[in-house]
Amino acid sequence: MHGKYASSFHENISKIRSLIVQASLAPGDRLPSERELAETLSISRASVREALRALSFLGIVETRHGGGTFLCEQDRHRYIEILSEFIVTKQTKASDIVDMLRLLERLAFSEVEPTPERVKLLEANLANDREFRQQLILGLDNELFIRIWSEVNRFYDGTDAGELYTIEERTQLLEMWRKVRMPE
Amino acid sequence: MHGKYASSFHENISKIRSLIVQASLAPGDRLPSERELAETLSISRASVREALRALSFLGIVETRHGGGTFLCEQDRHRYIEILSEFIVTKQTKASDIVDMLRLLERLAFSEVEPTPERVKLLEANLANDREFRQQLILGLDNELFIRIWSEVNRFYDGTDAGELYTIEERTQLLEMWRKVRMPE
DNA sequence: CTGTTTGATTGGTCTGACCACTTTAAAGAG
DNA sequence: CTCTTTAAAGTGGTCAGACCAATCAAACAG
Repeated sequence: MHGKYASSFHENISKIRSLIVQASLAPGDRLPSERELAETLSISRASVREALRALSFLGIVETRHGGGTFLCEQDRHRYIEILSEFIVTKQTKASDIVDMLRLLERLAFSEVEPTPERVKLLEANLANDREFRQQLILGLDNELFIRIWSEVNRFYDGTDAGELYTIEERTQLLEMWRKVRMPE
Repeated sequence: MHGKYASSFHENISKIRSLIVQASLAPGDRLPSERELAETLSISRASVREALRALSFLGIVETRHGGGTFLCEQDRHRYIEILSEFIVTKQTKASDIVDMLRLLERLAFSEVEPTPERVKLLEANLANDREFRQQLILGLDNELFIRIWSEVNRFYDGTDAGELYTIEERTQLLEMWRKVRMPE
């Protein structure tokens, strides 16, 4: 009748969400460990991880290596509100979108550690404006941030605008990033 | 010097994106299989899957069980544009957000198959408006849709409005869903 | 040419192990 | 007793190999 594998991706997300509600977890609280969740919900740890990754992208939970998985603080949701309000109040002029993107990307430069691998990766994509910016953002360890950037950038792509930075600017940004964060 | 595990989540996403660009894949094209990607990029298949899941949530790729992983059609991006335009042109009146949510959720009812498990799950959450709607949406097999709903709903939550449906409406929706989709 | 069967391919899930990071508590120094 | 150091347990991250489930394509039968 039923197949061997009973669980499914979306069901697992529902299960975890139900568990969060039943346990009356508040923002900031820690969820049971992945191993506990797997046993409690009778699914494999790999499936638990896929579900948690999805909830992470939805801005519902946040994982810390070695620490645990936590319910997101409500504050993180304000990213979205700020973005929405921005779009509304500013009437979405193209120039504002550009400002927003530049702001987010400058922030990324200050947050992301310039490891040799990342620097090399950005150098390789120096000629492609869009790729360059995307690779930079993907270095961030904040999935909600990535998602918001993705939204704004998609909006930007829809305007058929040209490059956000000239290649000279990109080169300069990269150089500055390396020097300021690794001074020697 | 270096640890045993060389790969990291964000690097893997970058690797796959670079591969997409280098291979000059166009929207609709199929990516190499997960097993091929794992071997090519020298990372485990589990890590490939986590990266692909992320790209899926970003609306960049789309997976089909047994079929493969494909670059998203540009059309799917229009969801976001439609949403953005909606927010802008409609001045984000609370009533419009409500309409939008109701629209999305009616759509979900017509798309999601009413399996006994799902029906049972919704019945269990009949008393909680927010949970009820979230569980419904999570039954969808379209992560971009889920993401958009999530955005709008978060905006809705920010307005401190009450329940979107009364419990009578929820009961009625559930009953209708079961009957229309499983007529006997 | 059309429809069916069958084998290979591919994404989905499971298991169990080990690695890297955190947290905690025990052990030690003062 | 207090503070520091250190060891161990706990947790998320990665890996490997296996099998399940859905899809696809080639071979086959009509």
